[in-house]
Amino acid sequence: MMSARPTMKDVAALAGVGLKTVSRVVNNEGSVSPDTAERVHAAIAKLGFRRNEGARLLRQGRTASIGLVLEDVADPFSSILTRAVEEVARRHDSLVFAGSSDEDPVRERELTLAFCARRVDGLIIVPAGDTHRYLVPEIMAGTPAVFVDRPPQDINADTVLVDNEGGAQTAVEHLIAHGHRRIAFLGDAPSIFTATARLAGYRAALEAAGLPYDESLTHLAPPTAEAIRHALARVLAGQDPATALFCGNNRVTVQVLRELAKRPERPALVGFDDFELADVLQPPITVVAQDPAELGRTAAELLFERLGGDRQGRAKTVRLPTRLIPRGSGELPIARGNGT
Amino acid sequence: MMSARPTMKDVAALAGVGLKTVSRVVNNEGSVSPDTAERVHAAIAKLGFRRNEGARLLRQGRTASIGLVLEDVADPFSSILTRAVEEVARRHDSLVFAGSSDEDPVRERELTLAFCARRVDGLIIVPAGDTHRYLVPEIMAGTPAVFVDRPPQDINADTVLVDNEGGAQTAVEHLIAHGHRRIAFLGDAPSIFTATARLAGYRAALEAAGLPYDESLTHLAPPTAEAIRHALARVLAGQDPATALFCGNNRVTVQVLRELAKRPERPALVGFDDFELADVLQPPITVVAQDPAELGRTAAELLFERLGGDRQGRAKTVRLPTRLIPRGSGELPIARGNGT
DNA sequence: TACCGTTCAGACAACGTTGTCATAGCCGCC
DNA sequence: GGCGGCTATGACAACGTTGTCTGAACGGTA
Repeated sequence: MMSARPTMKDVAALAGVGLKTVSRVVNNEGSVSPDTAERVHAAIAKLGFRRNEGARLLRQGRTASIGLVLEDVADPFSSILTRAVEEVARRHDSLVFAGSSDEDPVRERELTLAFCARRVDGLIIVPAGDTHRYLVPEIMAGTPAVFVDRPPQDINADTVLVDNEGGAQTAVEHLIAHGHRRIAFLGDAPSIFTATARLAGYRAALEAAGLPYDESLTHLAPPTAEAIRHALARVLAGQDPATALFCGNNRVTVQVLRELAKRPERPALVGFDDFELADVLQPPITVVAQDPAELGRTAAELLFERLGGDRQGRAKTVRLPTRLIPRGSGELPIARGNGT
Repeated sequence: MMSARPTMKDVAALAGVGLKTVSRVVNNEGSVSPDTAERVHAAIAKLGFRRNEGARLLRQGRTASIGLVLEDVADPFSSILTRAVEEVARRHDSLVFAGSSDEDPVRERELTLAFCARRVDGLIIVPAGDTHRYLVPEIMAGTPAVFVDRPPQDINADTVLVDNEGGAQTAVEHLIAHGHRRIAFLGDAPSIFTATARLAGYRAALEAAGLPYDESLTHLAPPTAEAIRHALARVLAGQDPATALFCGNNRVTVQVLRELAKRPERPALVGFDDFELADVLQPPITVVAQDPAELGRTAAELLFERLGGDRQGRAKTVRLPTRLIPRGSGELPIARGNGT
C-alpha cells in the first residue's frame, strides 16, 4: 500500500463535494452546512489528510517560520537562546529554522540567504560577519531582521545587546573591592564584539579605581587550551603577577579552570557568563551572569512586533542588564606565596 | 522604496526573455545562449532576485528540509545531537526544523505533525510518547522517520540507540572492582526508556558479581533538587549505607553533585553521560560516556539513506557503544566513618 | 531545394492551496 | 408574483516555480 499523500481534491472527491468546500471546512470558515461538514470531516479522517502548509503559505505569501542564525547550535548560550526563541515563535504559530555560522562570515551569509530563499517571515541573527549590507535587499523586500548579542555592521536594524561594559566593570570592581590590584583580563578574539566591549569595561573599572592599565595582563584570542595555558603562564608569572583573573566569557572561564587545576596558584576569579556547575566547583565560581533566554525572548518579541505592525519604524536597540553572582572565587583575598 | 519581492516573471520582463528561460538560467540547465544568460544574470543582480524555494519545492514535491523533535533544544545532549544532524543535513543541502517536546507526548505529536504538514522530507525523533501509531499514515505517505536514543512504540522504524545496559553494567562493574558492595542507582523517571535500560544494566552487574539487588538503594524519578536530596539522604543513611553511587544520566549527576557538596559523605561516583567540567571537579568525575554527536550523525545518515534509496527496506537498529572514562570519582575506595 | 537534426526559446499545464466571484435555492416582504 | 437578501456551494484564477511540448532558426547533407 504505497499511498501517496492525499490532497484536498481527494478529500473532495470522497466526500462528494467541491474542492473549495473542503478548504472551507479545514479552515473553519463557516457557511458550510453541518452535514456537509460532517461528510468532509469523515473523508479527512479516512484518508489521513493533512493540509500542505507549503502550498498554503505560497498562496498566502507568508511562511509562518523564522530563521535563526547562531554561532553554534551546540553551545549552551546558543541553545538556551534558541529555546527561548522557539517558545515565542510557538505562541505565534511559527516554526524556527536554526543554523550555525561557526563564527564564519561566509557561512553566516549563506545560511541567512538560504533562509531568505525559503521566505522565512523574519530573521534573528547573532552576527559573525563584518558587514551585513547583503541583507539590505532582503529587508527592503520585507524580511525584517533582529540582531542579537552583537550589533550589525553597515546597516540599521533592531538589536538586542547585553550591557557588556557595565557587566565587565562590575566584575572588575568586585575584584578591586576585595583588594586586588593586579587583575588580568582573558578574553576571546578581539574581532568579537563582546570581547572588546568587555575589555572596555575592564579598563573603565581600572581607571575609575586609579589603577594602571597594564597590557601585559590582557590576552584576547580564541580560547584554545594552548592559548589559555600560555596566557595564564604569562600573567601569573614574573615580578608582579596577577592575583585575580577576569574571564571574558564562558568558554574562556572553562579553559582557565581546566588549566588552573594543573597549577599551584589560586587567583581570585570572576567570569562573564554563568554556567552549569559553577556553584559546585571548589571554590564556587563568581560570575557576572547574562540571561541568554531573555536575549532570545526579547529578540523574538521584537521580531514579531515588526511582523505584526509597522515594519518601517525606527530600529530599536535594547540593552539587557547583567547580574553579579558572588559565589566564592571572586571573593578570594590576595594569596601570597602561591607562585613559584 | 517598498519594493515587493521580485519573481522570475519580473526578471524575465526586465531581461526581455521568457519566463522559462530565466528558470533555465537559474538552474543552470544549459541550452541558453551565452548572451541571453548574461542578460538574465544582469537582471537578476539588478533586482536582487532570489528564487522562492517554497514554490520550487511545492512543484518538486520535496522540501529539502527535515524535522528534528528533541526533548529540549537547550539541553547539551540535544544541542550536540542537533549540531551533528545539521552538519549531515547541510551536506545534503537540507535545512533542519528543530523543536522541543519537553518530554510531553502531546507536544511531541503536535510538533511532529506540524513538521509533516510542512512536508519535511523526513523526521528524526527522540521520542517521548508511549505510542507512535499516529505516524503510520505519515510514514506510509512517504515521510520516513528515524528514532534516536529511545525506540519507537507500536511501530517499526529505523532506530539509533546507545548500549545502555552494557554501559551501565560497565559502570557498576567498575565500582565493584574498586571494592564497593553497596552501590546505589539514581536514575531518571522509569517512564524514560534509558532509565530502565540502565537499571537493567545495573542489576545485571550486581548479579554477575553475586551481589544482592536491594531496592532501597535505587531511586527512579525526575531529577529535581528535592527528589535527589531525599534520595541521597535515604541511600547514604542507615545501617548499611551505599558507599558508591551510579547516576543514570547527566542531569541526575549534576543534581547529585550539587547535593553532595552540602553533605559530609564522599561516596564513589560514576555517571552515565559525560559533561563539561567533569574533569575539573574535585575529585574529577568518572563517567560512562556516550557520544551524542555520533547518535545524531548516525540517525541523519540513516535518514538520508532512506530518502535516497529504498524507502521500504527493513527497519534497521543501530546500537552505539559507550566508553568508560575513569577520572577519580569512580576509583575512590570505600570511605569509612564518613557518615553521621 | 528538400530534408533532417540541433540549438535555443517560449507557451502552457501542473504542484496544492486560498481568494474572488458567480449561481442556485430559499425565505420573506411589499 | 416579483424582488431583495441570505446561505450554501462550486468554478476559476492565482501564488512562483518547473516539466513537457512545440516551434523557430540555423546549418549540413543529399
